[in-house]
Amino acid sequence: MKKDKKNKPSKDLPLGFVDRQEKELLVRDFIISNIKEVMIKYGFQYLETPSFEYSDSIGKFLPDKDRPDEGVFSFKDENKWLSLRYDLTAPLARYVAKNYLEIPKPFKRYQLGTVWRNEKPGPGRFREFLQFDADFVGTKSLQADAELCVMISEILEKCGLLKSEYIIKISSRQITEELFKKINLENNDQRLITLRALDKIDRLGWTGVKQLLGKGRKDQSGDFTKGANLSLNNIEIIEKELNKKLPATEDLKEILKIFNDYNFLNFKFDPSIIRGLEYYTGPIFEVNLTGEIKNGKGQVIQFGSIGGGGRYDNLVNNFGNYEAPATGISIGLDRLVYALMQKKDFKIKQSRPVVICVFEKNSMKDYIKLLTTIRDAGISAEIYPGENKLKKQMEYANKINAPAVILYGEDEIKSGKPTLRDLSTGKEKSIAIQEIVNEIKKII
RNA sequence: GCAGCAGUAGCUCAGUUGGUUAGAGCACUAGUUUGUGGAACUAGGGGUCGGUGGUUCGAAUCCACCCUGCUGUACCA
Repeated sequence: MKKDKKNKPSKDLPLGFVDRQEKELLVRDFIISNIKEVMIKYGFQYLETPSFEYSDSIGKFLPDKDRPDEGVFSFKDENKWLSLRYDLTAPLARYVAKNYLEIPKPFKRYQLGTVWRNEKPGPGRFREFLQFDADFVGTKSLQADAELCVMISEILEKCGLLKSEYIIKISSRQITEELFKKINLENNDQRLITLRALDKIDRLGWTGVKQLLGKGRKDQSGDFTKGANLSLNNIEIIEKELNKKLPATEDLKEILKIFNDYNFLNFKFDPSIIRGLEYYTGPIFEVNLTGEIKNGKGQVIQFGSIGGGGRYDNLVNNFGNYEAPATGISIGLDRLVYALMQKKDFKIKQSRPVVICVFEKNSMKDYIKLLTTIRDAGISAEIYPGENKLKKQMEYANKINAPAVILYGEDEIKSGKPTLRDLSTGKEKSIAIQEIVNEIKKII
């Protein structure tokens, strides 16, 4: 036995992959059903694309020059490279380019799907996770961008979040573009470092960000991050510009007006939102939870946003000659699940079966008859799946959190009166079969 | 990727300046109770002390490297 141990397959999971148990899955299902409801209400259509795409389709055509073909899981199939998708937006762009002539313009679709990222996992971040995306393709109207925010907030509230527990931050790429012009920043490396630094205001504050805009910053662990090397003067201009409370760009002014028409208030203008590097072209938004998120040990962790999105007017065009300005939003379901499960008042119902204990194997017919009666009433029930002493059967029922057990032995079968035991109180009652469904309903 | 911390039973951890056969609680198994779970008591199973190599008469303990995890940081389409 022990000798074999070395050759046994590993029970460990690959880095960043996790098993998910019922409790979590039920919360996820609950969120998904809310999403679907809202999506239908807002007039989006459902789409599914495959997990794999040609690597070209999801990598090469992205206008993000800073990113080489890394971070994806790939393999070579018949001389062509395939990759697991890393988001749902690139496949959407590919889908639209492929079906452009048939689809309605604009095209509104939503999609739920697993995506994979070959990178270091963090708290609440895995290498395989479920994403939800909703996009408008083929419209420049900012009505679309605004409606995405309204819609996402409806979903969150349907899931049980209060207005005070989340906020949608909005900004626009135009702001940083104008800022760069103002300080005459043309060097692409410096621009990238600046954008990344600005993205961290909420975490590091202006003190940290200013270090990153200048020479660099040392973090808690002593690790050093190189800065953008901007002049003090320019850093001050940036701080001043970005501290303006009101959005100055045309696109944001219009979105604010639309928000107002919708009577949508739960947003905040935040010019520090960057989201990705060269992907977005206009308004951008981010969905943030306002409360503290704790890990298993009770430590508060940096959770980041649970999703976001924005306008990407050039993505579809990369696949061909179709002009398809687009805007979309995506939510990481796992993070939302994680956050919801931490809410004290959030409970999801796990329905457990009533367990019928078996005494007389020869009377299986009677057991099944009783079982069927209960199940036909829409109540979850099972005959104890095994052959064990009553004690074992009770322990099993207790372990699975069954609401009740039914004891149905020789005498009970004869008299037609099973014994019903409420497992939370321990009280037992002898009940006629015709009455058993009603009695169970009182317990569950 | 970089940095800090950690890795002892299924889980949470103890293990003194290196020293016989590595411990506890919870969980598990069996019994006290042959038709009764959640409590108690009794007994039991379970560990190449993350891995490899080194120092030593002797390593869970010291050293090196690797792996894994946590936290921060970087990247994040």
